[in-house]
This record gives sequence, C-alpha cells and structure tokens, in this order.
Amino acid sequence: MAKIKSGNNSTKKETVIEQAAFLFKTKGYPAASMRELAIALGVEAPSLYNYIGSKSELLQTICFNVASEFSVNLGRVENSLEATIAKVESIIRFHIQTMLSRFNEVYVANHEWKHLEEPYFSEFLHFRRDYEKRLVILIEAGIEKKEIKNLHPYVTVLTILSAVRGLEFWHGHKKNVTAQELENDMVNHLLHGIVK
Amino acid sequence: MAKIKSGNNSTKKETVIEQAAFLFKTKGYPAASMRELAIALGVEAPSLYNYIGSKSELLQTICFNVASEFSVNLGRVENSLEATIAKVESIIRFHIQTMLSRFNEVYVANHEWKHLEEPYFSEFLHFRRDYEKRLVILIEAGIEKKEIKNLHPYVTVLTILSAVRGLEFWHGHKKNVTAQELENDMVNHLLHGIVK
DNA sequence: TTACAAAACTAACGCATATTAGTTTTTAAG
DNA sequence: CTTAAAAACTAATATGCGTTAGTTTTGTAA
Repeated sequence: MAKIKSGNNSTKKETVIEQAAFLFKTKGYPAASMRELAIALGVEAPSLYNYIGSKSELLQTICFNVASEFSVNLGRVENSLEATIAKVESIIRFHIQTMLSRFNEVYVANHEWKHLEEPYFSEFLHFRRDYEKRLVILIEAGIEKKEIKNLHPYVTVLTILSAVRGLEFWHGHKKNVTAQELENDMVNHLLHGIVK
Repeated sequence: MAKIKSGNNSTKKETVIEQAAFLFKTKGYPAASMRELAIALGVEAPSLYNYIGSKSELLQTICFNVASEFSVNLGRVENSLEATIAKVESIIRFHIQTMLSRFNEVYVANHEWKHLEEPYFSEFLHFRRDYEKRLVILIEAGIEKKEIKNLHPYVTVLTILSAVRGLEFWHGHKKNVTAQELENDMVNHLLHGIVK
C-alpha cells in the first residue's frame, strides 16, 4: 500500500538502515522488532525483505560503516605531519563531531555491536582493539617526544575515548551549550585538565 | 534436583541477583532469558520464581541498589569540609573503585536501565538527572572559589562521568596496569590533563 | 517416624518473534 | 495498451519467551 519514502539522495535500503539505527538505539537491538521497524516505514514487516537480507545484516551494516569512517580518519591523522598533541586534538574533535552528526549510527556501533553474530562479532572486536592500539602508539610517540605526560598510555586512550562517547548523554539534553562550546570545553578538559 | 548454592554471606535471592547481573551485562536484558539464568544456577526456570517476583524485578533491584550506593557516597562528600577539588577527586575515586569491585551490577545499572518498566524507568531517570545536577553544583562552587577552570560545568561533569564509566572496557583487558595505577593515572588525567 | 514447609520439578499457556512462501498490486518502459 | 519487474500484501511456520498451575521431592524440626 504505502511505499517507503526516501530522500532524494538516498536509496530505499539506506532509508531502512537509518530508521533501523534509530530503533536499535532507542530500544536496543534484541528488543527492536522488524514489525516495529516496518511500521515506522509505513509498511508491513515482510516487505522489508525486498530491501534487506535479515535483521542481523542491518546491524552489521551500521556497525561496520561507522567503524570504517573512524578508521579512515585515523589513517589520515597518522599520516599527517602535525605535532602529536595536535593529532590527538584532531582525533578528539573528529569523535565529537561524528558523535553529534551521526548520532544514531555511532550509538548503535558503540552499544549494540555485542549482538553481532559470528564471524562479524569477532571481526568488530578485532577492529576495536586495533583502533585502540593505534591510539596507544600515537600517545606513546607523544610521551617519547615529551609532548605528553607519562601516564599509562592505555589509560589515557581509554579516558579520552570514554569521555567522548559520553556525548550520547548530552544528545537530547538541551542545555544552553552550543556544539562548538561543548567541543572546545571537552578538548580543553581532556588535554589540560580542570585544575587551575 | 540440584539446589541453588549460595555463599555463606548471601541469601539465595542474592545469588540469583548476582548471576542475573552477570547475564544482563553479557547478553543485555532483553536477550537474557530466564531459562538461561536458571541453567547458570543449575535449576529449571520456574524454580526461580520461588525467590523472585519477575524478570523485571531483578533489573529493578540491581539498578536501584547501585543508584543508592552512589547517592549515599555523594551525600557524604557533599557534607565534608574538604576543598572542592578534593571532593571531586574523592568522587572520581569512588566511581573507579565501585566500577572495578562491583562490575556486573554497575554495568547493568549504566546500560540496561532503559529497559526498566514504569514507574521505575522514570524514577531512575530522575535519579540520574538529580545526581548530575548535584555534581554540577559542586563544580560551580569550585569555579566560584577559583579552584576549578571556568569550563561549562555540565560538560565537565559529563566528561568525568563518561571517562570513569569507560572502565568497563578495561575490565577483562589484562593490561599490565594495577588497579591503583589505573585509578591514579585517570584521576591525574581528569584533573590536570595530559599536556606537559 | 511424622508433619510441614521450602524448593525443586513437569507441563502447558498465550504471546511475540524473524522469516518464508505465495500472491496481488503498483510502477515504469516499450 | 502491454508487459515485466519491483514492491507491496496475506497467511503461515517454527521457535523462543515469561510465567502459571499443579505436583513431587527434599530438608528440617517435633
């Protein structure tokens, strides 16, 4: 009856994925049903299978799309000629901006990936570990060059990644802070601390 | 047939709750089944109902137990006579220690509370907002007394809470960092930054 | 040993799930 | 207008869920 509407710049499949990201974020992957997704798209559940292979395929697509974006950005930064501390700042800003602009998908990639099926689960886990490792190497280089304090590099990476991830709590809270202020204050905090 | 074994210092109900926390953390609340919980306790699923009222009651118990602990601690700190920055440090250390010592329950309270049913969902949400608000007030007092940098207080609170929460990723990673080093380095990072 | 309660069991209910099969409607091109 | 493919539908299947009812076993105290 009703057809799935898609914006001009996106295929119908992409529309389904976007809506799925919203739903997976809101209810969690296991609790989100295909019927509910179908209703949100104005369609019966079986019709979705004209566009997608399965529910789990939706999760896979979302998670690996996000992973790819972060990986590509990190590659760019690694190959740049900036000082280490500038690289770190650049990565933090990318995380914040991506978190804010592609909220649903990033949230799902952060929280629901544990529901991936094998072999995707292992692959994603490996990606995460690899990404962390690359950041640790970056921090170690900064310590070596005496740009960065000699804290345990993995703890530093963990603190940064976690802080940035926490923006999901800001989303929706309409505090009187602009995205730019938020980004600057968080970068400032993570690089220079809060003690005067 | 088999009976639920409980350590000497805990009732059987507490044993069920502990195992439920582990399961809810591992699979997520919606995907965790009572049958699976029962198997982990060496029992058939209906037997669980001799100890508990329902699956959702388990989630409620876990979430509000954790909430209560954090609230009590914050109350203690608020009423102490330390400098603001020492209060903030104390709170950070409490979060880290509690996260590490009661990992499963804290994880569930952090991630699965959105599956609480009304009115518990709203109550928990209110608690969270209240807790954040009390921290914001603390930070504002520190800014007032010029102990703390004048960043947006909510962003500061968000950064701290999120960073600390991220310890869930450390758990299981057996890096060569002791809990004490981890705690000290993270406190150092959050208070003084990483830039030399 | 008897009696009672605690705690386990088996069987089953009602419901929701993802997905498939088969069919009909809609859309667009020749 | 015809035709063929795309996209929707209805109906149904198998599976798993939380939970209840009713019964049997186990443990404990009189």
